[in-house]
Amino acid sequence: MPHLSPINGKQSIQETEQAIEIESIDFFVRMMSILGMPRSVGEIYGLLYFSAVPLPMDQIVSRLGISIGSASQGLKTLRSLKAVRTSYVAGDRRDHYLAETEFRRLFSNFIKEEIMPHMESAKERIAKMEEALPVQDEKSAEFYNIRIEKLKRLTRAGGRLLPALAGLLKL
Amino acid sequence: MPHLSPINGKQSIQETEQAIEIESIDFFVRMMSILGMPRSVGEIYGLLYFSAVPLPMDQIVSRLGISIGSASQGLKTLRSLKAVRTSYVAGDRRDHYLAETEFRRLFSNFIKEEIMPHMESAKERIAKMEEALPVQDEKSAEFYNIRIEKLKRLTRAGGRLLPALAGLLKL
DNA sequence: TGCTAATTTCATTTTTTTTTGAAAAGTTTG
DNA sequence: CAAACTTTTCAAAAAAAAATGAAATTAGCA
Repeated sequence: MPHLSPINGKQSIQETEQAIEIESIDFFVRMMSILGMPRSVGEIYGLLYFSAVPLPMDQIVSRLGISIGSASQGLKTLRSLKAVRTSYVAGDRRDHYLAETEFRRLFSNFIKEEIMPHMESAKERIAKMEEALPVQDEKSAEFYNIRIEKLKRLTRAGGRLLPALAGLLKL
Repeated sequence: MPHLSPINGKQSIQETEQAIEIESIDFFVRMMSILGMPRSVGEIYGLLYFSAVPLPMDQIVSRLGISIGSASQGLKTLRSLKAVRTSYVAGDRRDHYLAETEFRRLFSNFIKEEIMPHMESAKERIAKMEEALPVQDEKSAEFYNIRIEKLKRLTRAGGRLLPALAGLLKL
């Protein structure tokens, strides 16, 4: 449970902003965890998603009550997924972070960066399986071939389908 | 790394069977781990996938070198995903397990059981966010509304797309 | 160039998840 | 129905993943 501390002293509107931030953080923590991302990554994205202004890392750290190290790692992950980007703020040497909110792009990136490499190595591993196929009587060979064939079809279908998926996502 | 012990004393063909089993186990351990499933679940499915005959739990336990408890839990998980089913073997009171190899069905089940519930609760949480929306000046309200709207579209698209996905999977 | 703020890295600690193992519960059969 | 076998459950242990915090590095500025 993230405990947010107000940016400044103002009240009432501040409070409702806090309320929606808490909801947002909660929401994205869960979403990200479905995708196998650590809590901190969800927290950071959730905070940035409803932030009207880009936030520097130390703001993220103090608002979420997480460590500098976590924030740095989390932002690195989010950057690599292109889920956040930095924006320049005049007269401030800190990086300011902004959430990328086009989910279609995010999704497409996630598939390309996180899923497709696994598909590729899966194909290689299936090839190795084929080499290791036991050579024996007709019936057994048939059984193994069917199983291998199913795996091949799975990776082929995955390889085609997954990248196309983002296109279907008419948001 | 699972160390398999031979079912019986025969050799050579046995060895190649072992080789493909090791590959299969390795393959499915990774696959399952992408889906957030524990190692043992992948091991069990990997073993069953290339098994020509249904295996009872104690065979699974001894072949994989995992504990009875793990095997029981893993099989429970796999049963709930309909990734394995039991088959009767005459004159044996143990349950014998068989891998479900139609990936389309497996995939569809996974989405229905593991993903869709999250989508549903996500919708509820977005509704709660809307209630918590800060009421303030036009411009801010606009900002928040856009963000909320994007989330709604995301869950709507997900709710439609994910269940339809299995259908696209022409294996 | 040297000083300082900002960020990254990484060994250690904490937290979470998974596995184990043994006891409890459930089943089959003589 | 009781003895033997099979399976489940669950507290405790082990393993894996994530967060911390401090040192190291990098980058901006005077």
